[in-house]
Amino acid sequence: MAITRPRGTGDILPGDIYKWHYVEDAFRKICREYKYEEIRTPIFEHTELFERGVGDTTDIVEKEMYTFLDRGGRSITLRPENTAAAARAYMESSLIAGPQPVKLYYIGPMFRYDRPQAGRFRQFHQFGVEVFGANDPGIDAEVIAMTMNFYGRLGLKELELRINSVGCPKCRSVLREKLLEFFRPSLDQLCDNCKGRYQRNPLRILDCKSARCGELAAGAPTTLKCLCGSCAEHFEAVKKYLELLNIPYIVDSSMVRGLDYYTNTAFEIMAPDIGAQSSIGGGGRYNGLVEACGGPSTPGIGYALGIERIILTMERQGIAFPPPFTVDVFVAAAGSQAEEEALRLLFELRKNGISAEKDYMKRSLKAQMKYAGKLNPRYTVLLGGDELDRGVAGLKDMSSGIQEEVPLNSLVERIKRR
RNA sequence: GUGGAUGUAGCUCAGAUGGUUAGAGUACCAGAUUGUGGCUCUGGGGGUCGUGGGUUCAAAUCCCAUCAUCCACCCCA
Repeated sequence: MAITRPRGTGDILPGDIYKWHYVEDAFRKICREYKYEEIRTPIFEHTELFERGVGDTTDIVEKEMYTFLDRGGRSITLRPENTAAAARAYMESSLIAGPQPVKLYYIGPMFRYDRPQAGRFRQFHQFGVEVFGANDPGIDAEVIAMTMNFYGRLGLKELELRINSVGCPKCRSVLREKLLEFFRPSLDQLCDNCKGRYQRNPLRILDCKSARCGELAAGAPTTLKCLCGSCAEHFEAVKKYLELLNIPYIVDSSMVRGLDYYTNTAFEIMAPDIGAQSSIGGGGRYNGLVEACGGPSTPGIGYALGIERIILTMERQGIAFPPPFTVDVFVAAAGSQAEEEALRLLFELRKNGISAEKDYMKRSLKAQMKYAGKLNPRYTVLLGGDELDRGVAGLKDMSSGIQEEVPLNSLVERIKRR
């Protein structure tokens, strides 16, 4: 084997692709029902888009981007997520001038230079939606409800929905002051990572996974306690709508989005038993994003779901996928005259919308039957010299094994009827 | 970026203490009387033992490096 696939990538082979088609179809369907329209943005963008739209203090931008110079000397980056690109397209196109809100969805590959592990890859795939132009808490509830509804349709169980509100920049400057004050006495006891966070972004100390920082953060002021009047009202409305829609949630005030343009609602969905990378989806409101990317102040909210993790969770939970497609008819032929008739019949079947296959390996009739058994068609048509002379063919039902003679000129109709 | 485990046929794995042409199951292909699948039986093809060095009379087996996979940390989907 000369060349292998790059690290952290994977081939989705024919034996697995039906699972992807199934979840992709389910996602497209729910998007239609919620009136979201598909957008396809480039796989690569100017690096600057992500530096501004994702945030240059995030791990994604600091150490996980696939960035390179193209032949024209431009800095290009393989998209690590799709929200910034959607915002870019929204501004760059006429969408921003049309009726609001603009509700978009996407499906596609994302790239992050991470170390692979269970449920984490360098090229991975996401479903996502983005809503631009509406700040109504009803939209927050809608996108959350939509993800939970989608998971529910796939049959996923024991999921945990966590929500939080990070408020607006005003709320956060209040919180920032309180946090600096709170951690000042224990500053030298924080992990090295958090010492840096103390200066740059004290909010992120709250979701540090180190045990010591967790202890020190106990009783720290949370975003929820610092919400201004309108942000508190917004969060209450979102929770009320979720209750109205019978969607259970838990408020997790340690879940923070550290950047200025993330505002108000943040949420994440966790699945048990798929390893350490248990988040199968997450999202939130980003009222400052469009402006950060150079556009007018525009509210927005969205989420992204990991397709690999969804499929992994379904497999771990023993959820059955609809069986993969199998061919309707196999055409077997014995002898060279029959071979010609087989080819003619094969294309006639296909022309009539019946999926059909024949042997191309010069197999014996017996071997053709074995091969047919593997393709698992509903019927096998058998063509031989004797039958051809009489203008008939054998039609064998492969599950019952029952075979009957059918006139060649009525074969297609006969198969269509069943 | 850090740490641990692993790397032998397409796949799942055997191959104590280094010793002749490297094995099994499965998959693939072909046979088991005249033109017919799923079961069974027989036979066959297929491996530079991840790669590169080193130790040795001799290495899949020991040592080093490297690459890759898996798992975890960081972080995220």
